[in-house]
Amino acid sequence: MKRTSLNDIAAKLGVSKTLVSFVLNGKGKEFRINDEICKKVQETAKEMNYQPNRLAQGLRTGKTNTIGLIIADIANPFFGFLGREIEQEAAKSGYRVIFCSSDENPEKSKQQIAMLQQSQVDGYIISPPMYSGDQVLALVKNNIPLVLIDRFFPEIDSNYVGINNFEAAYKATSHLIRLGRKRIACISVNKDMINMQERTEGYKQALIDAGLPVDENLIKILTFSHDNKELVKAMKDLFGKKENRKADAILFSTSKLGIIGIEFISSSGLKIPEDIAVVSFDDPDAYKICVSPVTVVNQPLKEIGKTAVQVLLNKIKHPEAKSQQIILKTEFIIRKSCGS
Amino acid sequence: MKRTSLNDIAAKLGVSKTLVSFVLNGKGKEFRINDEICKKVQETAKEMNYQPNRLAQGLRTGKTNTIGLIIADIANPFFGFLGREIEQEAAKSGYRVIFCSSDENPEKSKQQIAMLQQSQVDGYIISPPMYSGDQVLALVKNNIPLVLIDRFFPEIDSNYVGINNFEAAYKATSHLIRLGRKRIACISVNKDMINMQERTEGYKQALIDAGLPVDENLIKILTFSHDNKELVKAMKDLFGKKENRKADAILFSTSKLGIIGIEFISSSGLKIPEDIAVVSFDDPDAYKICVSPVTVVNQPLKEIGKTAVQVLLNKIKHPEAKSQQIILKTEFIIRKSCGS
DNA sequence: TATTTTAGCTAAATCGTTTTAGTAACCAAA
DNA sequence: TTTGGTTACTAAAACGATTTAGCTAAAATA
Repeated sequence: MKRTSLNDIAAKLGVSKTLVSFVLNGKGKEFRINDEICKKVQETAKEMNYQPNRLAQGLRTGKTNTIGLIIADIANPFFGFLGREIEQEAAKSGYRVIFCSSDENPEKSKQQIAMLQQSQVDGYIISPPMYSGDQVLALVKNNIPLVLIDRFFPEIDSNYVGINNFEAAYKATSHLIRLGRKRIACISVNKDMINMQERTEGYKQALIDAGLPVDENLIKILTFSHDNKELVKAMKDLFGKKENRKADAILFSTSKLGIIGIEFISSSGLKIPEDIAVVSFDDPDAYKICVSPVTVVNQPLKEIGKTAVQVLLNKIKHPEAKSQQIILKTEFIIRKSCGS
Repeated sequence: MKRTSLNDIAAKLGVSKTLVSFVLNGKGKEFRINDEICKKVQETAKEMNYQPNRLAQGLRTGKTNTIGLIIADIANPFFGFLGREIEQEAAKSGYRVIFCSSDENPEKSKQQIAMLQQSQVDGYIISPPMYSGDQVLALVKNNIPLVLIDRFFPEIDSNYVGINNFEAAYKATSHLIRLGRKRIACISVNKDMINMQERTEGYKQALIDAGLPVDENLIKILTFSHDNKELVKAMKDLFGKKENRKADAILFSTSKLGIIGIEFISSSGLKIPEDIAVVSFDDPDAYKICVSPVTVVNQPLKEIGKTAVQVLLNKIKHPEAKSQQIILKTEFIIRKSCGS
């Protein structure tokens, strides 16, 4: 039941735990421990199935080899993929990951940060909810290793790994314009979140540059929620009236919106792309097999996750490293949802 | 930079750290600490933003309030949902969760269990890969709190939360039979995994009970993999030859298979349900918006996650508790993919 | 022979908690 | 005056590792 400790090994061999510690940390040579004793210690450790107590190690050394991850929702495949990459990349360097879903709720993320602090994590990867800038700032001020992903706070100088949201939205919207769509709607969420704002701005700029009017009635910025009421209402407003449809195309800022939006479109008997052309951010499975496979802006999730971990571990190793903002390339995948 | 410790508070107030510990653990009354001092301690703790060091606590008490979760792949929404529920339910009781994706690889899960042991987690929730029975057995033998989900080992007496796979597959297959399908294929994975075996058995029994032949050519049991080659090959074999299709219906044992399978079906110009009727386990978003929304066996993921945590925490509290096998109800959702 | 060096090891402090076993001061009862 | 019981607190050990400082005996050097 009780695990074997350094002391147990030491007692069994009649040596000091200091020696055992040296050997098991590969410092046998450095502290000129007798080769035979080294061997014996290692054998005995294996025999007794010694597993170092990371709590004790962490307490003594001040390092836990653990990183805290705060994302909006691990059930959302977007974050699931990110989480997976992060876990994998971290494991390569011997780091554990504690996952927290903040639900885009700053109160929750605050608690989670506190919890992670108590767990003495070595660093954080955070996809920060709206209005959690103060929390991030507090970490940054204390020079606590931290990388933001997916969003950031323009007024805070922190590490960040993400994409160029403006450009991606601009490109997606231009694609719709090029195909002749005139009344392009945009559905987004979380109005005060920088990445979402950038997407909306990119959308608007594309319209402006093409000489099309920016119609605020076609822009729906929802609040974050796990239910769909608000989105359905917005869709009804845009596409509800048979002969007087407000829009002939739509840009979804997230796939969560897009999936439900497309479900609505299908169930109201509208055709994609004939009645409505669709472009969306992110590329979930659903988009590949739905009625008209969806044209998307795909984010390089693997690379984002991997890079975030690398930047974080670098900062952990070199606390004096200054912050990096890394913008990765998106991929625009053209499928059938816009016609041609 | 350095966090405030009990000692810092004690020093500031000129009392012992014992006293501070008592007060902050709510044992002020029990140890008859003066009310005023209690108040002062609490105020000072807040002022100095005291955060208990969970490593030290864990080291001393032998309890970390952390549970280890090992699943196949957090990027798979099936496990994402489970993970989310587990995290949430655990948080309610003040427990943290360390996530590990085993990739269905027993070598990985072995390492992960070791890592979690070193982290002194209080218990485990595991969706065990094939051939990892010995790992699970070792935990069970040591009476380490553990709950298996999604699959289990019939020869090991452990806690388990899941569904009746046989019954669910039987029902799904019967549905296809009732609708007049005669050549029903079954695509599954991981031949030595009990839950998958049960599904195949349920499928076969339904055929037998309906007087239909069990044709091994229609049963494809794949190996676990992140790429799709094997599945595409199986699909081609079943549906490739235009005028001599082997099957007129298909049961997918997992949604991962189903999504790719349906993608294949769509891209080969076959129609669901006219050419092929489809039923699948699990209910990802994709199934709701694809060409013919898919009829599915939906697992109660929320309840599975929640129950798993409850069983685990109960076992942590009561080490003498004997093992529970909890089978939850599935939901059969009829959509359009089978015709009518 | 006396001194220094080296090889090979250990004692003890430390990290931040919890918890056991006290202690000191005071008052009441015998 | 002694005993016993409260009240209000503290010292110190313990958890399991790491790490600094130092010790002894033998070998090498002066």
